Amino acid sequence: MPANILVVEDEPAIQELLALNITQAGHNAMRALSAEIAQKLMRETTPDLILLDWMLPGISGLEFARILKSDGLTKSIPIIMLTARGDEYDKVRGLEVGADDYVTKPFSPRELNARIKAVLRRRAPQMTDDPIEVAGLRLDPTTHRVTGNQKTIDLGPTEFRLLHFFMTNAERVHTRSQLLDKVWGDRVFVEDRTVDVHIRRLRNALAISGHEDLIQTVRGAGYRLSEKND
Amino acid sequence: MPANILVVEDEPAIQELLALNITQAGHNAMRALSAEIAQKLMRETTPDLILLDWMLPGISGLEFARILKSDGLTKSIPIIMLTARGDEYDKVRGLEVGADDYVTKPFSPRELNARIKAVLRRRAPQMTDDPIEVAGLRLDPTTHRVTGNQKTIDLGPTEFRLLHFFMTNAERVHTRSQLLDKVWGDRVFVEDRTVDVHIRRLRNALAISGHEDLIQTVRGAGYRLSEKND
DNA sequence: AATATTTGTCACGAATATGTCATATTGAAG
DNA sequence: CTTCAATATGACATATTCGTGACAAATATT
Repeated sequence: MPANILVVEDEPAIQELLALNITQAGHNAMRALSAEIAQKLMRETTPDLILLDWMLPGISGLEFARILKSDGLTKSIPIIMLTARGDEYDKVRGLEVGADDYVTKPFSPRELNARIKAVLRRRAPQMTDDPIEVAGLRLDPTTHRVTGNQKTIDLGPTEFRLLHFFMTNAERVHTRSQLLDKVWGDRVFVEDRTVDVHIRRLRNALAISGHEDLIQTVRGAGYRLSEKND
Repeated sequence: MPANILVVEDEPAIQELLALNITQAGHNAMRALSAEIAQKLMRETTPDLILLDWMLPGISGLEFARILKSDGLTKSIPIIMLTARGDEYDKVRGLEVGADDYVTKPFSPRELNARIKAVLRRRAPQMTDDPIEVAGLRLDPTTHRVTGNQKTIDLGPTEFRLLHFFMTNAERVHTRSQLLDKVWGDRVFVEDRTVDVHIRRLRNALAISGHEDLIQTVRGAGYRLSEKND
């Protein structure tokens, strides 16, 4: 089960390394160079796990962890701290503010992946896999099935991911490039307008269950999934 | 991220020194020799931070801070007080009226910059795009929706940005060229008069929720969003 | 290998937004 | 009450954004 993992690391080389590991393990990597950037990203998508460097420009890793853990919306997101080797003091303080685990730099990919897996498994029951229901639509991530009004809706892989994303981020407007990032992933060699085409395909598919105006276009901004059709 | 910092200091030499520090730190310095002048400047641009001298001719620094903190429009602007060395009494009273930090004169550039940075960082999380509510109007940047009196208000992209700007800078008069700068951005190839037209379009749209006189014209100056219709 | 499905791009018309002008209206000074 | 500049408003040509069908390349399925 692929998870969204947010990497907060200011050193580009290390960030790249971390992201590489994550994607190779079958997950999706979101990157931030600072806590501030991370906060911005999290407004769009809630990650399933955060890899947080101890040393950061601006808000430090420790501060950021404390901020996240004191906010009801984010406190359940597990955090893995990245600390310098052997700094036992940091380790303790990191765990104190609520980090779920820590990894010392330099780290081995094997170790890192093991810990990611462990943390995700620990919280797995509550996480994904739960069917989502929005506006009379039901999407089951495990069976890869979508139903609406007793009708089964057939979707291609891309349309499925697109709808999945819309349903987990309902009511919010997403620009085309945001959608490309979140739904298509790293393959940024795709034109913005391609999104339009897939939106149409998704709309067509949703039409058979009567969900005509579920995906709305916001001119000059992007698209939105919403029940209210005004 | 460059910030607008307002320096309120009556001693020219010190003011110059402060401004120099600020610009060298990559920020933009606005200067005022008194609280009165500062108020005038703030009618045009809202600073991100105010450096406020304790001793001022006319309205004192203490009074000015209290005024700023008791006004809904300005109370969220952080203030750093400049006090004479060792005047612990002033320090306490300064923080009492809502100053976010203080620096004792004579100060080291290093210390000053550190405190500026700290205060700006602390305030960063508040730069969110939460829904804004003004005068019974509600604008949500994430869902791109505007409502007033239970009615949904439909806006074109430009009108949306325009209203967004007005709502985040309510009660203030904006000249046409200021609006072109802030709302239109770089595209300066647009006539001043064009603003009039968009103002009208915005007014039309707001009419359906009964907000007739929300956008007021100030002859010879510009436009203003204000609840009071006088 | 043959066939079906999915995917990205394009072209073109439709829908909508934008900027400018000409003209009407307003407001303030004299 | 005039006069004049500033602003409001309607109309319109232009520009931009979207929706849609077609199509060929890439992938998966048989």
